Amino acid sequence: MARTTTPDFELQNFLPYLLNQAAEASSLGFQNVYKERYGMLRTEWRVLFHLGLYGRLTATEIGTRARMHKTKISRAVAKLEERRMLRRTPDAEDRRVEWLDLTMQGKSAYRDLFKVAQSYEADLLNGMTEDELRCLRTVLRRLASMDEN
Amino acid sequence: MARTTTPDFELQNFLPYLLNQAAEASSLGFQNVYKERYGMLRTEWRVLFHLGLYGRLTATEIGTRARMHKTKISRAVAKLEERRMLRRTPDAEDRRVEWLDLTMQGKSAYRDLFKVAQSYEADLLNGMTEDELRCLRTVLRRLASMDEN
DNA sequence: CCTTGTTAGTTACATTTTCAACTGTTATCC
DNA sequence: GGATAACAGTTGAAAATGTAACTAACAAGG
Repeated sequence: MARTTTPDFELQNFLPYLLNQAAEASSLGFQNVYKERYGMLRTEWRVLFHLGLYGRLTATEIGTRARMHKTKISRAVAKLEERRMLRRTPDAEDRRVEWLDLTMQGKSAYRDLFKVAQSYEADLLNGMTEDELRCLRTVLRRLASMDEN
Repeated sequence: MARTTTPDFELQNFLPYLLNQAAEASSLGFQNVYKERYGMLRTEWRVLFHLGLYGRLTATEIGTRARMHKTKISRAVAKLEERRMLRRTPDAEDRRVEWLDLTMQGKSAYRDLFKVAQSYEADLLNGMTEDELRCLRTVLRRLASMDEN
């Protein structure tokens, strides 16, 4: 089985590839929960969590924080509103702007998923040393914020 | 801005979320190259690299190695064949099986992108210590192979 | 052989995502 | 004030993905 180039390069070592594999694998379990329990997509879960964690926000603010395109936000917000999980309030000053926040139902879903997220993450972290975790977070954050310029 | 729950939880610390952000950010630059230079998608790039690195393979083998669904492979292979980058050869023993390998054009695209991948990765790694890199790879590989069971 | 089950790969359809154009509103600058 | 640009958010069409059903070929047990 002839190799075409340098035999010491492994796809599994190529960082973007490896990161994607790890990200996908580590999202899967949590995805199953919000999907099966609330019929949510990744986008919807993210909007829900942003509102749950940081309180009332506008669509644009969520987009900036989550690095999500505005059309994704728009559709996620529409879905969550449909399911009575969030409420929109027009801004008094600027009529282009809408403030978003969670309804009771939204908060309840958020709290439920929040617990799931924590215990799910605990499982992921299980078997990782303190050092590994600190190192991982530092490096990942640096990578994640590379395009901020 | 009232927080709904425990204020010390940050979405940026939630591992699946952080991993996805890092994976996306770190794929972007390379994606631009294979997209603009060869009109490829992620799936196509992956198939190309598997064949470039590991030689002739069947679609199923690529699927197993890359953890890609067979429909993705099927479509990526069709696209690459269309662009004369790969060749299919029916297996002599088992007529369900097709062997895939790169044409001259495929190899040339692969070699080009391989160089891009290496220098791109070098940029990503730049500013990372040896320890950080080793730690990162170890942990990511562990996470990536969680669902192997 | 011949039924039943499994495997390799493709196709069809529904769901998501992306991209560009759109509406309505505010800001700028002459 | 009135043109023009910029911004918040939505919509529609095209591309990509996921899921299930499909074709064709092999395998195993009777």
